[in-house]
Amino acid sequence: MGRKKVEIKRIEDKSSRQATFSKRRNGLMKKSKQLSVLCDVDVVVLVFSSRERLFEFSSTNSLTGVIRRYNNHMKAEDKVSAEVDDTEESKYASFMTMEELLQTAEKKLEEPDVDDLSITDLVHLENQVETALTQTRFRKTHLLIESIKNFHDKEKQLIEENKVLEDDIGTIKNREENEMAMNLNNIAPTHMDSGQQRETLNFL
Amino acid sequence: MGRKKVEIKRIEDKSSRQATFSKRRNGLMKKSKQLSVLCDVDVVVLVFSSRERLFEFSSTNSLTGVIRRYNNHMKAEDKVSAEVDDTEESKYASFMTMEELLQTAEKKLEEPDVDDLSITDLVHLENQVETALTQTRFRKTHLLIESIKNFHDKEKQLIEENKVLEDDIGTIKNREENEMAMNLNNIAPTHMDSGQQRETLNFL
DNA sequence: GCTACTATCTATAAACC
DNA sequence: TGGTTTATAGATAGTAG
Repeated sequence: MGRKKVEIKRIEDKSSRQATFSKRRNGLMKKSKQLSVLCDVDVVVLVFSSRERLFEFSSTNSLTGVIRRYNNHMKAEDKVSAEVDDTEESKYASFMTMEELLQTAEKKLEEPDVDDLSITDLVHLENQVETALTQTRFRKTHLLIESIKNFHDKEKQLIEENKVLEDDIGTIKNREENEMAMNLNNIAPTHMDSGQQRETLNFL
Repeated sequence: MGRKKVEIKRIEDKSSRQATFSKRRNGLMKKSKQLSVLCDVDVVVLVFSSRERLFEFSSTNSLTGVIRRYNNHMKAEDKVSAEVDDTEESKYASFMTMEELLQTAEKKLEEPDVDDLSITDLVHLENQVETALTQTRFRKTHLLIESIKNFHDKEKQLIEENKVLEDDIGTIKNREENEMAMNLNNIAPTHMDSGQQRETLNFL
């Protein structure tokens, strides 16, 4: 997508790798956001740069966004209406409502002397609960994602440790080799049992 | 990027939303992979579709690569490497009818004679949607937790590898010590340079 | 839900601040 | 490290099968 076609393999030049990282990372975040908005899905993107930094994108509330948009759509159907319509409207907007709440509303609606205010109160209460619930869900998802990040960090650390250990083994083996070579040079061949020598080399 | 510029807002038409979802999701995964390869960073992408599926990309194959290399190096446990092989890629969960249910609800509520629906009907509809939503949320949480489990498994594996590596180093050191002792016993002292010998022992 | 085909739009590589 | 700019590669909307 640039002046030149680029092979997809690690960019060895550090500065251009960094430049590309910055550009493509931004591009990825943008794309993620677009996908989540256009298609109404949840997207989580975590980018762990080699330098400990974490870049992330998360659209953790588009599920509730579905509901919100849907409710808005329903509300748009009829704005001006009598109290019954008004109540129905409330119902459209209350996917999260407990059944009992709506049943209460239904009973009230069947009465001639409907108390608007009480239903309004109920709706208000419901909305409050809904808001709290949404926040709780958001935090829950957030915490789960945090866990994933933590695990990733641990993983990184362990990989590093593995590398160090492997290097250690390599170093030890090299030194053993050197040592063996030294011994072979310094020691009269007749002093070495060749079978034993072979066995010793098998360690490597 | 197409025949026409599109606004970044929810695509209301279902089928084109689905089409776009498919295309852009693939594009996002591709971009993620490219970023991770080009810039040598770890990228995790989680996409939760409204239909209950999780599409996942994780560049943690670098991990897989490390493990595989190590396994080849140790070429001892076929079992472990077999387990490592299927670590990656997206998981598909079938079933679920959240989308269908929402469609149904949408149709019903979009009908001009929506007023004819009884409140009981609406309550029923709401309950259905609520149930589906709950299931969806449960599934989403489940998938996140699965990701965490995955990480946890990888972590355990790495810890195991660390142990093996440490044991190896221990073994190598012991053998070196034995060997040195052997050499000291078998070789005439006059053949050894004591300074060199001390230096050699410092490796251990 | 794909795959294929364009026409177009978008991202970005390179170069320069 | 982060903005420009520009030429070009790549992604994708619309469409058809």
